[in-house]
Amino acid sequence: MKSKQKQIQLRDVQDVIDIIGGRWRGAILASLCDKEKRFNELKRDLGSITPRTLTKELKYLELNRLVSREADTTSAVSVVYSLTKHGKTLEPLIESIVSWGQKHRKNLMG
Amino acid sequence: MKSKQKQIQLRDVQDVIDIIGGRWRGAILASLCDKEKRFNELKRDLGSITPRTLTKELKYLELNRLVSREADTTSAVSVVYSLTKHGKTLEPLIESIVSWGQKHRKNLMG
DNA sequence: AATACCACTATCTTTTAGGATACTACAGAC
DNA sequence: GTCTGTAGTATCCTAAAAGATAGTGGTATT
Repeated sequence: MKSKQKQIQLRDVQDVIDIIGGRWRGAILASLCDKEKRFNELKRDLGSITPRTLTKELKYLELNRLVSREADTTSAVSVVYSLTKHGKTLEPLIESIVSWGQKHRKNLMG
Repeated sequence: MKSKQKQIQLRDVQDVIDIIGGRWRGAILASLCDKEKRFNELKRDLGSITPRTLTKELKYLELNRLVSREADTTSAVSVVYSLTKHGKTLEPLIESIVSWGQKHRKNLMG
């Protein structure tokens, strides 16, 4: 039983890292924690991401119901990305990640 | 100022995901949260990892001072991997990840 | 002495992520 | 009616991650 529990947990860890992992997904989600954003706004936030990758990652996050895309029906020029309700449940996790990251950096230096 | 704050946070997120990201690192750390383990013990836990990858990831985690490797000086046959003190500070984060992962799975199904 | 387990290393190949670059279709401002 | 900005697509390419497979040198086991 004990080892079965463990297996399940390892799978959970891998699933979550799949979702927030990769070079950009975590940062995209973190950026959307701040507020909803437009495509190019995200692109500027993230600095060096290419539009190809940003599109791809946003679609992935949409599929996983973490991000929603809303286009003003009258014009395709105004598209807004935001966290879904479910996506917002990630906020505390992302905050923990940020704060551990800061501690870790200090630790590696000190 | 506000946007500078944001940049720093995005970098922190990316740093941490670099460390616990990838297919295996998170799972290795999670497995070591349980208790210290030997090489082949980890290998069995993780299921389908190859020894080449496990070696590589363990070395990476050692370099980042999250995992320590201790070989019985008298014999190379008994090697034990465990979380360092600093590595143990990851435990709460990993627990948060696991529990969010479980919620997420339910959410995608329900 | 033979077998089996431990902790790896070596080599080769495939897969995947993601960058570089260029382009499109539309809208609004001037 | 040109120019700028938005929200992407399309194509090609590279580097890195990781799988497959085999082998090594030691130890303990019987």
